[in-house]
Amino acid sequence: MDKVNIKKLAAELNLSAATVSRALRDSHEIGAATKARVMEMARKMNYVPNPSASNLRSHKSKTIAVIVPEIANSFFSQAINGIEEIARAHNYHVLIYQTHENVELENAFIRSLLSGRVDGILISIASGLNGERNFKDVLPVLPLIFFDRVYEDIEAIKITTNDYQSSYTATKHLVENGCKKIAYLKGIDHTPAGKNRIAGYIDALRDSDILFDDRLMIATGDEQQENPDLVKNLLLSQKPDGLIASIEDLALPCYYACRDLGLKIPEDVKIISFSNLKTAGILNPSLTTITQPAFEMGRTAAGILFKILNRKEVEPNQTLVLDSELVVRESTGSLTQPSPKERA
Amino acid sequence: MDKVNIKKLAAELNLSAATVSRALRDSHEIGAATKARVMEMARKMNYVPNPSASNLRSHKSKTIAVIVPEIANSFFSQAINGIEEIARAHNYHVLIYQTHENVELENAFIRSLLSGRVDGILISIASGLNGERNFKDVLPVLPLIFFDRVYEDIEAIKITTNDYQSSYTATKHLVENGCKKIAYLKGIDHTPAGKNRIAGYIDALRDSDILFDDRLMIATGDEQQENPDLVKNLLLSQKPDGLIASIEDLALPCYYACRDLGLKIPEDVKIISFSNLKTAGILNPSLTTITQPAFEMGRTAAGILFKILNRKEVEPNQTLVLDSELVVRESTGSLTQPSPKERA
DNA sequence: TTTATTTACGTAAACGTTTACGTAAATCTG
DNA sequence: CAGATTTACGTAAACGTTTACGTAAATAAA
Repeated sequence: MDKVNIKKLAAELNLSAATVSRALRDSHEIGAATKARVMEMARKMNYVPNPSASNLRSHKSKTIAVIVPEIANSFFSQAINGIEEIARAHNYHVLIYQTHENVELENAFIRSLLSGRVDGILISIASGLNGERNFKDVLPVLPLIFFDRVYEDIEAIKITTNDYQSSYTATKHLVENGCKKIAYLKGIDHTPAGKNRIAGYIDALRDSDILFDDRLMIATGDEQQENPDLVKNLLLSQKPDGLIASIEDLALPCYYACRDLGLKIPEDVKIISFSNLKTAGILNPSLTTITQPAFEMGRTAAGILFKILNRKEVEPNQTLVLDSELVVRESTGSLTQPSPKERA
Repeated sequence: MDKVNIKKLAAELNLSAATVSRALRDSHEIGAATKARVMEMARKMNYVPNPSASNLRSHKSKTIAVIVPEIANSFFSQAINGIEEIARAHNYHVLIYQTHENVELENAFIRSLLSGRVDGILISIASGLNGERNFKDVLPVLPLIFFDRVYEDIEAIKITTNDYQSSYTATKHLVENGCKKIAYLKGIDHTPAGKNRIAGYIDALRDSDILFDDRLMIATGDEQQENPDLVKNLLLSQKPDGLIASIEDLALPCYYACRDLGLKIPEDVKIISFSNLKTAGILNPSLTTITQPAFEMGRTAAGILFKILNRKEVEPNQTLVLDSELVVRESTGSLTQPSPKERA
């Protein structure tokens, strides 16, 4: 069984390749009877158009790229889920790239996408300072949409969450529950999201008449192994009574650090984390979270991209802000058992 | 700035396109000096080869496809992570498809991949009975490797875990910790993995002189929402003292059901789950798991695929079995606090 | 030195589509 | 019913590479 291409299909039908091609794409130039014959034979011969040939000629790849720091992460995997769903609805294919926070790698990925491999890019950028970003070179060539981890120094379409407000709310929540010394564990602090979260924290402290103490704001490591120790050091040296984990990966280190030091959550230390963990509700104790609408962000970003690809009207450099949700659970001292509602 | 292609590059260098093409691929037919000139100019002009044209001519797409039931799942996202890592090392691109356990969709994906879009496929199959599978049509055309959720009725390369043994061990573990009535929550029970897990459970009961009672083995729903109720019904009607969650998604429903019914874990009910949840160690109580080497499975499957693509020697229809790990924690009645070792 | 071989490149075809252009027949227009 | 228009298709070029084949110059073999 040789590969069946459009020519063999045409030969079998006593038609020209052009006619077959048009029939398959349901062109108005082709008679209904002929279309039916072509479809029938295509099915019978198991014809699948060669995408390379098609892309080459039509300059459409029917493929989009998603670039994220990590795949094995609740937020990003949920976002990719949303993206894939929309892509599926448009019969598009999805390429995945993970940068592991490496800017060089990110640039290399983008570069490799600039010659027709994809029709558009959705990206959540790597949190690294070093290395030039080449987004300016991309935008004239390819639609590119930022989600969650957006790039500041460029006008583009960006999908974010209300990080400042969420962080402000989180901090206030700790204050309201009695915290006086609230530590902040930094992550992705070179991205706008990271900066906004820090700002929200600082402003909430100020509005609560708590003096900002920079010894309570620590940087965390890229290597996950070291983070429990970093948190332990913080707990021992500064004795905070509240912890804000600015990214999900820092929640577990907090729990481990408290466990190892014999500190009770929430009695000794209250913890709140930015997190999309599905298990937040059944942690020990259950974890109060700021939860981002990951799936929806993916859907939204992809939706806008496809509007662009389908030449629909799209507001040029919009920044769309979706709201994160504060889900109060036991780790911040909520006394009641979480209701089923709060499980999600 | 028009798109720069190989012809413009060649014109700029006073060379033929053929020479430029060969120089870029480091052919031995090209002189060192010329190669250097070409490379230099390519960099300067920001030349990126058009993949469609290249694929069309060379019949190599430098792309592989990964088909999984869900992306937003610890096991699969970790496996994809491993796959992506290996693909990266080989300068390959990765297409992602999720089937949501829909066999029709899975078939459609595979069909769409048969005309040169990818050089190979890694798949963890959908757990559905209905619908014919067309894997036989794929194998002569494209290398395809099954991982975790493998297809029984075909000779192919398969990467699995020791599901029978793991399930046997899990069941024995519950017995040893005092369980007499062990319920089994089925999932993916149409795949070999699912069947093996059931077999391991039944055999372990038999070897423990416990009568198998099919009322204790319940099917779970595709809709996650209904599962807590299914588990509640089971707990109320059968009063089991042990629960085996055969897939990760069933662990949370068990916790919620116990919480809602006021049953203490592990005092009233002991729970063990197949799971790759990173948070297993800090659940309330911490969850004893059978943990699959997800990342390694991804790496292994991808590694073999690239051996095939690089025409290395590969044992034709091998089934490679990686070992899952029993991680004992509090939910099965371990009295001691888990050590840092057991956190992973 | 003559012939054979190697080196370094050019020419042109091919990969499988899509589409601009052309055209005969069918249909419409007045 | 003559001319204009529409319908339904065919011809051939084009998309941007890779590669089989050819060849002149350089080198090696004799």
